[in-house]
Amino acid sequence: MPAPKFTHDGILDATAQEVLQRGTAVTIGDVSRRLGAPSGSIYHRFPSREELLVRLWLRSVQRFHEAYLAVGDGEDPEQALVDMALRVASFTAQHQAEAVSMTLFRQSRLVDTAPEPCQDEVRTVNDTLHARLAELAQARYARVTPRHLTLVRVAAIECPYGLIRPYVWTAIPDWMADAIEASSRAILGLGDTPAT
Amino acid sequence: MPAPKFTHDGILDATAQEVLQRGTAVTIGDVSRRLGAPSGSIYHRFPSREELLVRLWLRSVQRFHEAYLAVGDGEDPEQALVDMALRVASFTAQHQAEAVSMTLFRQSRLVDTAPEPCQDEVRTVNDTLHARLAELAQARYARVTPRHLTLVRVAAIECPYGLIRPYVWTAIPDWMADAIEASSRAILGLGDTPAT
DNA sequence: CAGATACTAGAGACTAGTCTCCAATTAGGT
DNA sequence: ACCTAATTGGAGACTAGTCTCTAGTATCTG
Repeated sequence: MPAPKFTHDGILDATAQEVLQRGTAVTIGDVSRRLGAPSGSIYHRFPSREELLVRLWLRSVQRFHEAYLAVGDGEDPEQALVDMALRVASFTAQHQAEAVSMTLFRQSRLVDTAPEPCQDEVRTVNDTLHARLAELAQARYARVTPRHLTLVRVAAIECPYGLIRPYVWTAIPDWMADAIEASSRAILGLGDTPAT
Repeated sequence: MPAPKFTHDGILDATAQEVLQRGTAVTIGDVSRRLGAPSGSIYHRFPSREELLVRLWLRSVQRFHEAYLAVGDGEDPEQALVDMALRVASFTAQHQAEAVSMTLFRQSRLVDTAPEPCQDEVRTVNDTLHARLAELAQARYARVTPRHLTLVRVAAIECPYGLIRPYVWTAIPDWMADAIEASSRAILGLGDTPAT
């Protein structure tokens, strides 16, 4: 077996760079040109364009989770959740290509439409993250209802992600950390009073 | 001149419905099928697929602004800003097709890439909204710096939009109003203390 | 060195979609 | 009634892109 010249990861890297520029409209031609490889070499590793893009999305999400879950434990759970929310911004600032690749799809849609070989991975990709958030919810609140779980998810992921999203393609502004911290704490605070 | 059978707005309506299902991948074929018209009739009104989609985006944004700017005046400026933020959610709940159409593009990208005849409109589409937010910033803060203007924009638009975005395709959950109000107030509060 | 296997290479078949073109149609204005 | 101009209708030219196929190449194993 000869040494692979164009690896799985190498192709994904090139795809990520092109996605940075052309967004969802990337073509196999774009990727192969950047890679200096004929299109056949890409199809040797990935059965279809669709699967290539979904794999890139999965890898980006997983890399993000790695950074995200590496937040210090032991301290105040609220602080841990805020630190996680802040990671959304710092990860994006440091890994623009990954961050942009994450905007390629939404999980909820992919669950139905992803190519069969990716389906399992797509379905379970958020599981450990949600488990970790459930732990922190336990630590933060006296009693944990489904509403509390939702609030934690919104405060630690959805809201910061929504805030940085428009800046993924450019640069994260300096007020971002303040805005994330303030909004996350405010949303977590909603769990201390009963639902309206 | 015979009465038009397929009007500008009628074609945009059909396009919006298709966008709801197929997203950015809508084809002229999809639209013409829904409309019961041959593709030629669409090209009679819109020079290209690109311009059709940009016009839909513009119309959706403008309709949103109409609802958004109709928030009551006179009261507490902070309350007015929070009410505006809440409109983001209620507009989305009531006008899903428009809301999804707004996700088709980001203004910052369109400014460069929109077809020439749309460029002016794309560039200025947010102007009156930003003017209104500047007014409210004046009323809310003692001294208004660029940072204050940004915070107001984030609190009243960007953050609520980021929060609702993942739910545009499904339904707005019931905790959304609480989350929007809490986060908006928290972000506005940042303007009362000097920057970190 | 021979054979086996993974990989590269690239031409082009095939497809889906955009857009053009022009003949036919319809509704005023005179 | 006739002329004019906007509009419809739809066939198909054209294009960009995905994907297939096969021949060739490199590396490892015995």
